[in-house]
Parts: sequence; C-alpha cells; structure tokens
Amino acid sequence: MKRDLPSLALYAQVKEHISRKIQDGTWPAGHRLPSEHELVAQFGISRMTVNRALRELVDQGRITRVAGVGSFVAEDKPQSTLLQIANIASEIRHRGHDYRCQMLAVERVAASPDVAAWLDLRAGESVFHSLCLHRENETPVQLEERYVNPLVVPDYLAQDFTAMPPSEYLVRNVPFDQIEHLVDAVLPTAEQAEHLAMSMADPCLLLTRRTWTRTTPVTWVRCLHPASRYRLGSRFRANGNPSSG
Amino acid sequence: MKRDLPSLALYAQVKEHISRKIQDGTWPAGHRLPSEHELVAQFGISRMTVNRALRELVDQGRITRVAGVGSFVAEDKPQSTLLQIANIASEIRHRGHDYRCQMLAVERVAASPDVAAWLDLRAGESVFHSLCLHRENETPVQLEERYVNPLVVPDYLAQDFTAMPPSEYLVRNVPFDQIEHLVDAVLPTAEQAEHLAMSMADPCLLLTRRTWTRTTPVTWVRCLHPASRYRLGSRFRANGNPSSG
DNA sequence: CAGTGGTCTAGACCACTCC
DNA sequence: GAGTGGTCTAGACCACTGT
Repeated sequence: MKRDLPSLALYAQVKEHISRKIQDGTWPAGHRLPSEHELVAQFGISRMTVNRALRELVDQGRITRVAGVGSFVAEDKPQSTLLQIANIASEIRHRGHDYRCQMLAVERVAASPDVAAWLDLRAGESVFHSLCLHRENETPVQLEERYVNPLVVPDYLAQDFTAMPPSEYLVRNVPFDQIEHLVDAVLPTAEQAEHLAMSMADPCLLLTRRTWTRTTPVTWVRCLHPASRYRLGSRFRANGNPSSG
Repeated sequence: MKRDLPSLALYAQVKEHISRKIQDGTWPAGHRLPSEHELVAQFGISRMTVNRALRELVDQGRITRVAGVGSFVAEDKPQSTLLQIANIASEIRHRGHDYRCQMLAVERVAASPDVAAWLDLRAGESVFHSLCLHRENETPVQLEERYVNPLVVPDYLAQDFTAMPPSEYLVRNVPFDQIEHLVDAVLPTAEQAEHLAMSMADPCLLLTRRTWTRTTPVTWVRCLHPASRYRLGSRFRANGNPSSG
C-alpha cells in the first residue's frame, strides 16, 4: 500500500483516513464505521494499532463506540467551548428553525494595514472579503465579516455561500492547526444595527476568530450578535480530575 | 497488591496511582516518574498497558514525556479556554499588576426560586451568597456574585476571601465533574455601574458559570466585566485534525 | 450464536539521549 | 553503550449486543 507521508505512524494513518471520510461528508453523522476486524484486513495491520486509532478518535469526539454493536460517526461536534459558534447554521436547524444566509458582499479587496497584519500579509495585497447576515426564522442573529487569505483558499470567491455558508465551506476544505477566539461586548455601529434590525443602544457579543494552518493565517472573522438573541455557551465534562471555581 | 476497586482496568489503576502521587504532592512538578520498565516490574503487567496509562496522562496534561530521557510531572495546568477566567487573580498578577479582592457581602440567605432552581434546592432553603469586586491596580474589572450550595461547601462563610478569593478557595477544595459557561453582553444596572465605576451606557461581558460534583450543583456565579477593561479569549492548538471556519 | 469492542500479554524493532 | 520512550505484532480472554 502507498504511504501518504514518509513514516507517519500507522495508527495516525488510520486516524487520518477516517477523519477525512468524516470531514468530506463521505461518512455522515451516525454512519457506521468498518469494524476493527475489517480495518485490520483493509490496512494489513494489527488490531491493537487499529484499536489505538479508534480510541483516540473517541477522545477527540469524532466517533462513538458501543461494545457489542459497533463504531459510529459522532452526532454533534460539541467541540470544545467557543467552537460551537462556528456552525451557526446547523445549530439553528438543530432547534428546528429556518436558517438563511444572506450575502451582503463577496469581493476581492486590497488589504488594509490592520487586515494585512492580522493575516500576515503586506498592506495593499489582495485579500478576499465577505459580509453576510445569518438569519434564524428570518430574524438576523449574526453579522459575519470575514477576511480570507487567498494563498490558502484561492477558490473562495467562486463559492455559492447561500447553499453553504463561508464557515462551513472553510470547515470542509481547510485543515487547521490553531484557532484563537476573542469575545467582546460592544455597541453596534449605525450600519451594523440596521443590518441586524436592532437598536444602537442594545449590546452585542462580538466574537473574533483567527485560524491558522501550520503557521499560515487562513481567515480572520468577526461575528456580531445582538445579545438579546444570542448567547455563547459551553458545557464541559471532566476527563481527568480538575477542580471547580 | 491490593485492588482499589473491583476490576478496574489495569491501565486505569496505573493512572490513578500516578495521579494520586501528583495530586497529594508526593511527586511535585518536574519530578521524574519511574520508567515504563520500572512500572512494568512494579505492577507486574505488560509494557503496552503501562504505556497506555502514560499516554493518556500526557493527553490529560498531567505529565510530559521525552523519548530517550524520561517522563516528568507536568509544570502547570493552563486549563482550557474559558476556565482561564476562573483565576482572575493570578491572571492579573501574571501581568505584573496589583490584585485586590474587596468583599461586599458574605452571608447566608434564603434561596429565591431562581437560585433554588439553579442549585437544585427548594425555594427558601438556606444558601451561601457572596458579592465581591476584583480590582486590577485599584480599577474594578470584575463584579462577582456567587451562590454556593451549603451541603457541598459547609465552611464557605468562614473563609477569609481577601486572602484567597472565592473562586480559588473552591478550586482548591471541591473536585468537580461538570462545568457550564454562558456568555452574554449586557448593560449594567445602576448599582452594578456604581460598583464598577463605569457608565450605564457601556456594555459589559457577563459570564455565568455553574459547576457540579457528580450530579450535585456546587456553585452558581455571575461575573460582570466592563467590556472596555476586559475581554475573554482562548487560544487552541489542535491535537487531531479538526477544521477551520 | 457470531460479531463487536475492551482489555491484556510478551515479545519486538527503532530513534533518540546521555555518558 | 545502556536506558528511554514510540511504535507495532499476533495472538488471547472477556462482556456485551444482536438475532
């Protein structure tokens, strides 16, 4: 069998193989994975090695396993903490509500000094910019302004974001190594308030997120939420033995 | 050797053995652990089993390992994401600034219906309540209102919180299994604005946190931050192969 | 019952570090 | 060189689920 990379551990190759199938949608949530025995035969490796790969996927929340039944692609990606917000579309649909993504802009612009610094480019270089409004039952809940590094995602402008919102497109196509979140409370500008159909006196949650692949910046995005219609949450169950406070 | 629990997996017994030595201070940060070979001899089990225990301790951030050198007790626990805010005192001191905790109230009160529901008690039952103001270089940065379950933390009222803030006291004394965070953007009430020496028109970040031990609620706390003086952040490096968005 | 995952063994080879 | 951890094998026994 061919090697993807020089001497990547066998268990890691199995993990990548399965992760890819999940990520690109070949194996949707709830889909049953091949059994350990089948993977042993398929990869020509020992069961302990397959078992380690699957155990680590469980730890990462990618799959769930039931002894005597099988292994399945995990339903939700509770991810950790703030990542939940990345998938506002599925979150809204999960509540049984209508979701709509309205594109206000998709364009190529010259990077301002700020944006250039954030994306580690030179000012004036070409970057992709998008502005879109996410609606829950036609009520605006998030104004998303995004800059994307064209070196990493050259096809960004060609996508139909009304079918697949920018965040989901990036999730499915760009692997990342690092993610940074900042959360602020702000008052909206007049223009933002108008897009969000809210008062300028009402506070908003502002989530700023940057992601990297290797050490290359991929995207910088600011998500503005009327606080009365959106809150950020996370539930965490302990693995080890940390403490409360 | 004696068994702690009936038929706990061998690798889990090794993990517990090591975790206990770390937690009770027998093995301080940086201390060198026995080698895999020594643990094999000590427990009379195979090396794969010892190896699994040690790998999982690495995943949990308890220890670090260097091939060719040895295994060592990990230095600090940076914790993940939002938990950072739990330790506002050390965070402020880490910036080289003065930290002060001013107690505005420490008392026993009858649980309102809301608080009773949050803590899973009956309305009117006795609960502990504290209100304190955290200052950075004498500037208020967090107004912390907290309710504590007296069944879990009976000695809460007797503590000197100016020496050790409530969050740190709980961190050090109550193990937890679950933690829930909610983040809102709000405008402060007149009273809150006065405590925080801010305008009522300026937005605040409101962090609400609940913790459980087993399934028993321990504490419910609301931390109010002037957004101009505080933002919430998290940096995350991927372990597996998740995606960006 | 056959199939699944959970665990465990007793070896093995390798790359690495320290002396 | 001896010691360390990183990985891997080819078996094994068990408890559990489904039919």
